[in-house]
Amino acid sequence: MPKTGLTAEQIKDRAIECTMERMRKFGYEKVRLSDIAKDLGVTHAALYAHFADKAALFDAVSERFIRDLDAKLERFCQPGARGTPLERITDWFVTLHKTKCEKVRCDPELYRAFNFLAVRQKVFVCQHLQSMDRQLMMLVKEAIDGGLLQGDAAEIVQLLFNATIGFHYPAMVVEYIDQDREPLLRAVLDALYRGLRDA
Amino acid sequence: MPKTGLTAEQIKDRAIECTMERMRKFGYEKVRLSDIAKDLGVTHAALYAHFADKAALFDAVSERFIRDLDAKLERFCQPGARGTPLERITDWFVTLHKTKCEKVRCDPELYRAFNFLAVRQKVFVCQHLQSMDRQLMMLVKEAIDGGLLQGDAAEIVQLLFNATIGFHYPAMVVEYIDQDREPLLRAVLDALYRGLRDA
DNA sequence: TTCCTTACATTTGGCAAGTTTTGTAAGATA
DNA sequence: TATCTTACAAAACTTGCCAAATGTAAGGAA
Repeated sequence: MPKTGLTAEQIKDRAIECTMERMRKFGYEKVRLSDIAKDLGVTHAALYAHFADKAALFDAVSERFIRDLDAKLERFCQPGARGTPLERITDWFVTLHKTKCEKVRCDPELYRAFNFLAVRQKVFVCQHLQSMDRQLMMLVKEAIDGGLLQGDAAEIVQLLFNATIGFHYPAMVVEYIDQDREPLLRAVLDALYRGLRDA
Repeated sequence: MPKTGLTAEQIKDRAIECTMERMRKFGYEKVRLSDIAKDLGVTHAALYAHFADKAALFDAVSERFIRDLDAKLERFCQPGARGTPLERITDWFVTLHKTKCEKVRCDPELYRAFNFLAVRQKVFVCQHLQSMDRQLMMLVKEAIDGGLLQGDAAEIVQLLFNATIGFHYPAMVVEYIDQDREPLLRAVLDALYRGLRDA
């Protein structure tokens, strides 16, 4: 029934892709709905059938990045994941850190948008935080069961997350993008593991 | 010789105080040199005998806060300071954290200015970073000498500072101002001490 | 029914004017 | 000599207007 010959999902996807492309090229301030619509071969009003408003379109771009990141991190929590629980926690944090660094370097405009657009307290961001919490909780519980860490799982998750926040907090990732902080991140985690082993 | 009857230092001090007062009342965007000058009973051009430019006046405000903070932290490094080296490191970090929280709550406009005005990489900020590094280094060395920590002092300082950066990084202090994170900060430090005791 | 268009209301952004504020130079006063 | 004033140049900040972009409603095509 759609006049464009594409399903609603396909149109949405293409709209998001066009938006990303224009954000990359011109910065998010200069992205116009009419341009996106033109790329898709529809009028700008048609976009409102798929997105509540312009902000929702931008959010969809951020959401895609966050979902990809979540999926990437999820792999370290799968039953088949290799390595000891502690190694997997380290891999999890290092991946979180490096993925954000990579995004800053390869997609600076997208990262800037993601950073700027009062993205905090949006639904998908809260979900991301919950998702990360759940993932870390799984890994930490495994470590506790294996006798590698001691204490309350939720508290340990809080502690690990906050002690490494400088390595994944958006503004700080940007600020220290020129430095290779991975070794420091690993050192922080190693010290914490030792300290939490016989708490 | 001055026509105002005040020494250069006094004029400077009063200028800084007036600036702070107006920043608090109206926000730093609305501070005008001509208003400051009027408060002091001189023309705006006279201010240029004391400050290189408007930014230098604003910097002086931030500098004052930072110097006070440095002095406060310095106390934990004095020979007469009470407590074990590790307790003093904890006090040092907790003071750093709480002082910034207090500033955010009591002087939000000043903190915002301090945060906004590309304050990074200014001379007095670098000095502050160096000063903190030196202070922490002293405390860590004492802890190492006392057998409470093991490893390279400079590396340990780096590690402690970065693992607690979420508790003193300006933007994050503001973001989490509603939460009492002091217990979490202490927990992070305790875990690190244990992990760095038998590195 | 879903997705789209046309037509229109509302909001935002950009530009040119005038005004204020910032910064500088030359000279006056203690 | 150090500090200040006057006078002026340069930069940044309003204001008002118009064009462009966003958002909405009513109705048309698959």
